[in-house]
Amino acid sequence: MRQGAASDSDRELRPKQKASAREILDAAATAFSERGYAATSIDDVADVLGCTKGRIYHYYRTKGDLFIGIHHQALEWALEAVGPPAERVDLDPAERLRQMVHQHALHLMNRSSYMGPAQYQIEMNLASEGRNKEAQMQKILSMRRQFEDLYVTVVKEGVAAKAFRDADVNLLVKAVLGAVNWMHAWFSPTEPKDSPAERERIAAEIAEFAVRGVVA
Amino acid sequence: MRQGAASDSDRELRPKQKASAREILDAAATAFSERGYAATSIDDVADVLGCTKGRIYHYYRTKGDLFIGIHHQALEWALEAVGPPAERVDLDPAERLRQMVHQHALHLMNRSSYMGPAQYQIEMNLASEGRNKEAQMQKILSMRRQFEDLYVTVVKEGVAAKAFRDADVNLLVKAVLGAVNWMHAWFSPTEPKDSPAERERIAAEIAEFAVRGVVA
DNA sequence: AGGAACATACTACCACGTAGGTTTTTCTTC
DNA sequence: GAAGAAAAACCTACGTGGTAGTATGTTCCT
Repeated sequence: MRQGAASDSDRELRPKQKASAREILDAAATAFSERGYAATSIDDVADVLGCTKGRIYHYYRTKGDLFIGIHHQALEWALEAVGPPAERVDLDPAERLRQMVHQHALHLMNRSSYMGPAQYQIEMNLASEGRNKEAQMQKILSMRRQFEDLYVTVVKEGVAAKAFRDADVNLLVKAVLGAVNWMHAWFSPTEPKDSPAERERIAAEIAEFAVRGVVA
Repeated sequence: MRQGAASDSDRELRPKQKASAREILDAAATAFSERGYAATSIDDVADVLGCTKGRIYHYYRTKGDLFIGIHHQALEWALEAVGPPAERVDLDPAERLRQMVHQHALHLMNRSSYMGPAQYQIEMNLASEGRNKEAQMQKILSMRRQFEDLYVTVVKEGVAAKAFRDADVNLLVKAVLGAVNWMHAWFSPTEPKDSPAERERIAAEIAEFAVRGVVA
């Protein structure tokens, strides 16, 4: 039974189906993170899985649906990582922002194959070419706004509380997101010194940098 | 007379040849910045120029050479933009860093078609597949190190002078570069309110954010 | 027995780079 | 300055290989 991207939630899949679809998504994320969307073939993804592309087309209608599905999953995880600290209105804004950036950076490192090329608008544009992508892309755009709004909200509240400096909030948020999102360009999970402790250290440093860039 | 990427400097070209090769590079930068390396065909580049791909192959040996040539030119410009403020040892480190980031951000906005996908390691990896790319890639890597060393040097000197906080210098530099380089993801030269003054404002804000993230 | 899951073979199209041809420009000779 | 030759610049057609997606067949699971 095939599906478009992100249609997991609008059709109940049996656990076995879900496990298979997810296994395919994981392999696709790995394959795409190495060579990008256009230069990765469906056969490449099948090679990672040790099967043939017929299996993939059984669960996903097109290559674009596969890629969009990855980004959808990445956004779900990103919201799960950053949502909880974003809701900590009991904390002062600086601490709240610090924890958001910290969790965001950890998430990026822990799910690096999902957080790679799908971040690029160019890749998403390519993947969404073709028919029947409007609904999925609307959902993706909505989730992106929701995610970015978490940051905009905390920065606005920080400015209002005079904990953050009174600058262009959207630019500050973009700079913060830049410091985090650019990590995919230099962080590699296969580095010899990579470890949970090293990831915590990196996340803390990136969070410290971002918060200091914003505080009053 | 054909060339690989970056061979401009190892063979004297007549002004007419240089102008043509440069016109092709500009068109290629525009085309690649829209769809990325793999999804852009040589025919697409020729369409931007209003000619056919035979003309392009007259000056560039392969598609990869064309793309690497763009990145080479981008790095030259980046060094030209950031080098002068980096050399201002008469300024204190914070002001020096501020001017470097400011010029870097302006450069990225003013040359956005050259600063797009070529920034991504994945794209460079794809373009450098194929024969006879080692020398060019060595040159590119050398220029990248030279560029990043400008930032590392100013941050190290700032730490030594106690103007910057004593943290992981390489991480701080990566965070700074992240805030700037991610601009290609959200800055668009075709936005209605784009103007030289708006670019100056954005560059100043990004520079302020970066410096504050680093100062003691 | 029937449907799901997956493999195989196929179609249609696209793209890189080349070879050969044509046109334009440059150079040499008178 | 003109004419002719040579080289450069560019165009067209082609060969080869690759890829997305489909149709059909086979195997496995319910």
